[in-house]
Amino acid sequence: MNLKELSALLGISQTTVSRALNDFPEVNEATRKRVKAAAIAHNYRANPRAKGLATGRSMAIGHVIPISTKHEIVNPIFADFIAAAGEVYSRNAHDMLLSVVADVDEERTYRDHAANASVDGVIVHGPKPNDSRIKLLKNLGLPFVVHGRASDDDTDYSWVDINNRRSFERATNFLLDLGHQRIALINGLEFMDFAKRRKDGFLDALGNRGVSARPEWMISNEMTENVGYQSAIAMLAQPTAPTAFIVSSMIMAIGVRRAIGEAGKKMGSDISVIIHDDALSYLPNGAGIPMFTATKSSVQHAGQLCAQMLLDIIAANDTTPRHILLETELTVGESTGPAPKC
Amino acid sequence: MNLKELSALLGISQTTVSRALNDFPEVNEATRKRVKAAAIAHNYRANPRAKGLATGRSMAIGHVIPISTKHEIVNPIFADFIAAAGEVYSRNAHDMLLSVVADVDEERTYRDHAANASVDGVIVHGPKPNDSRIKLLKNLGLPFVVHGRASDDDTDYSWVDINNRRSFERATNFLLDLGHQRIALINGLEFMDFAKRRKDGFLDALGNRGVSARPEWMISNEMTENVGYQSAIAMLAQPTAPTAFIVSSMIMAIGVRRAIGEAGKKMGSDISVIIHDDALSYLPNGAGIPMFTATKSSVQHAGQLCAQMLLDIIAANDTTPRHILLETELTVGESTGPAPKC
DNA sequence: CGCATCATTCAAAGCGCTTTGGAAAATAGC
DNA sequence: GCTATTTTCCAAAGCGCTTTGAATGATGCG
Repeated sequence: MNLKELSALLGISQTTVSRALNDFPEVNEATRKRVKAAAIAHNYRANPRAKGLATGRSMAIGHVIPISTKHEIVNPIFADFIAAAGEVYSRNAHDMLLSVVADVDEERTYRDHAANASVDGVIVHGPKPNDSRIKLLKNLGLPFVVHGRASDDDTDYSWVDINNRRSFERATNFLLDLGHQRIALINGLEFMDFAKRRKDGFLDALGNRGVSARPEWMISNEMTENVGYQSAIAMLAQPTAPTAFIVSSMIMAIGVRRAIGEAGKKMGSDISVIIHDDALSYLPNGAGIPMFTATKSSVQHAGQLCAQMLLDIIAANDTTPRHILLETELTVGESTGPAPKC
Repeated sequence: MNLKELSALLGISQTTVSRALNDFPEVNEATRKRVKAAAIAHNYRANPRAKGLATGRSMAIGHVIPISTKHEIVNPIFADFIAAAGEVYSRNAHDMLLSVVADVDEERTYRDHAANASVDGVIVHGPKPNDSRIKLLKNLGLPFVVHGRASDDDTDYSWVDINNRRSFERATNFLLDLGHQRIALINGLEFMDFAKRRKDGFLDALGNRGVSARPEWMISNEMTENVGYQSAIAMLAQPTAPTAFIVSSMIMAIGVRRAIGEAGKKMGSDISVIIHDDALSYLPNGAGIPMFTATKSSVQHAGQLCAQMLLDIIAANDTTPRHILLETELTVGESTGPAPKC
């Protein structure tokens, strides 16, 4: 069932049917009703491709996922983020176009999207300091929202981010307040912007209290369980070991917990652990009292906000940069306690 | 730069340019070269929307992710699966259209896809026994591949699945061979086909050895860390507790491990654990010797196979059902050992 | 009543591509 | 040398929609 058939069936011109369905004012209310009823009755649905061709808009949002040749970890927060964003798109009659491309082809993908308007906008994932994609998208004039921020990029653009710096500063202070002096940081790869900011927050907090950071207690690596485990095992084996860990993700922290157990220590009393919790749906931080003390911020929420912001930008046809900076909640769980007396 | 401009620029008709670019035989080899060179030089890329309108094909594959109103867990294997499938699409010049819709709207989404040919085929995720989507897609004539299978559906269709039954039968036998008699199963929700098959395999193995299954040792629930933890805690507190656990996912098993630790037991010697390992990129099963003994099968591999199978079906224009049944690897790790003498 | 105004409707062009049905040029066959 | 093919190219129609510009009928008002 297409427009032509529907209009023939109604004995009305395509123009009028189209306008009736798209809520144009210049159509009689009675005919509009009739048209809409017929559309539903005959299960008519406008072909988005034809619509896109005619309007130049695609009613689709692009997500470009670069596959790195180097480190092949698929980001575990991806599923929750996409699900949340996708739901917003669906509610707003937009499609989600996912492109999984080799990182070297990422730029070309954006250019293609812009050239033939396959999408009305894109979400940029995993920004790196001074990220080249931002300049590119600005040049292309393709609306975009960055999930996170790119430091060193002094130009303005739209983003949704959590206050990573402040978050880790607070976490560090929390541990310092508990008397911990030997605090380790197990972080993500530092070419990721969030990891860099978290480290800054950590260092600032230590510096402000006159505690010097030890390089051997600051790990930056892939965010896997195993990395958490290996890092913690290594640090706990040192003659003077940390009494507390700040860990950038739940998954890494699970490895840290394993290491603590194997070292014969008890998490919470012997060794404190504080994590950043993305509130992944399949990794709830315990039921009732959280398993881990955490700086918490739902990545699903971020996904919704990103999606909505982008849709707003597109709808308003106004790319003036918008920002949302989310503060994390510092929620106390069972993994932290006062520093043990040496 | 569009076809018209390009052809004007070359002084050749649109027809010929189009045919040259699409490798039709009836075009002079010299002009074809010239056209292709010009296309590259001017960075011409055919508008997929216009192409789709003209051909009726979309060069896109749909993935419909139903958001349940009841249990809001986003499947953690999703990210790896999608990344792997998406990469195959990209290599084959296809797009991936993701629709995240309320489960009640899922059917409508398929109908829409079919009605206006927004996609050339779809992947069906998380089949349930006797899944209605399969009938629907057959009726719609939309090519599809199911990741998994729908038991009780005696009609034939294309799928890629792992041998869940056999896998869990082997795992159970492995534990029985080690002398375990009190074996618990911590499984996913049983309306998911894979969970049902795993349970069958488990029960078969026990039955064949004359060991009777205890209902209170068979859990079926969301596959989260916390569920694994709570389930194991509860079972370990019983007067006669299981000496071994078979766990349907790594994430649940992490919770089980936590429970074992808190119960003052040691995994591997006191309590054995064997898991199914989807080989998620962010959850490697230890480095070197696996942390968990596991039936292993890479979900990324499954994603590639599904994607490729669907593309093959579409390219061959032949929907004769195809099947791939993957056997899992039983890899021995540190989480299993002989049953303790009672 | 006659003309301007407004509310509705429509025919047709256009979005960027493919494809049909010829036509022109080149080659072959005798 | 002339017709029959084959090769190579093209104009135009069509995919399903929106949108422009114009037409129609109804209404208002002096």
